[in-house]
Amino acid sequence: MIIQQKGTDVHILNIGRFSLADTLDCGQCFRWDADENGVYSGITGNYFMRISQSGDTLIFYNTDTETVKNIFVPYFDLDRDYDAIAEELKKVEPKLIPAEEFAPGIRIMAQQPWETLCSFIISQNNNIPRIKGIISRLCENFGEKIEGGFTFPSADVTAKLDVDALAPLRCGFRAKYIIDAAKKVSGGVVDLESLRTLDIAQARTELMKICGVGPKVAECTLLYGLGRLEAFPVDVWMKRVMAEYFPNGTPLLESRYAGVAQQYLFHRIRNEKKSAD
DNA sequence: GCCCAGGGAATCG
DNA sequence: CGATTCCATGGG
Repeated sequence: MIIQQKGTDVHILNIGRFSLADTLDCGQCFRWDADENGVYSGITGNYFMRISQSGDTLIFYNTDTETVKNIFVPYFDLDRDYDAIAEELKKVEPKLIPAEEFAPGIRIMAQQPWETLCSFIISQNNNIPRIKGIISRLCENFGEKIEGGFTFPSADVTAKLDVDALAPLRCGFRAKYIIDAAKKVSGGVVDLESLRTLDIAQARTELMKICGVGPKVAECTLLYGLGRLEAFPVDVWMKRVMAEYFPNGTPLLESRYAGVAQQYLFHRIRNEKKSAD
């Protein structure tokens, strides 16, 4: 993997096993959108970025190599060997192969913990287009204006709000959950950073102290926001996967990379009808 | 109008 | 305990 400046852009050459589109469109993040040319725009932290992929080259527009190396390589988990992970998973469970071959370029993004927690609280009993809309309104109303859009409001900022203040989001019954989560994170009742290394069962219990956080939201927060690749979120789609492909269970659940397998399976079951096979 | 959505809390038996 | 019901909203 080679990172180099090209005028005002930064190119990553020989990107290898990575698909920008599949990674950003597999239901793990909600703040990236493609334009008609396939250029994705989004925000993480205070960084607005436009990104596109052409074969083995990833292009970051109007930025510098330090930002790409320090922010976006970790964000897309580009330093990890997913070939080795996929081999290990397929050895554990050969039935994973069709899903892994369907979108091998998916990676588990390392998103910010509070943003991940809040986003997946919003996701409950909801569909992805509307989740994106609610999160967009949350950022526009309470985030900081930066070039290209708005930041995700911190837990500290959100903790100062109340349910009525969240009315513009039109997020329904989830408003009270967002406020409770913000208060517990901001107040230190739940220390998100400590969950990166805490025993996984204890980490789940910690997250579920928050009203509105059950097993599914806790699992998503651990996987997409806290680097816990052994987490395995099961939603209505994954229940279909388990029933159709693994009626007798699967050893994938015990894998240290269970979350990667989950993402292959989730993406496949949601998109297989759109494809030709 | 009806069903469903990357669920979880409250309630019931 | 497990099973059921309710929750707000809007896309298809």
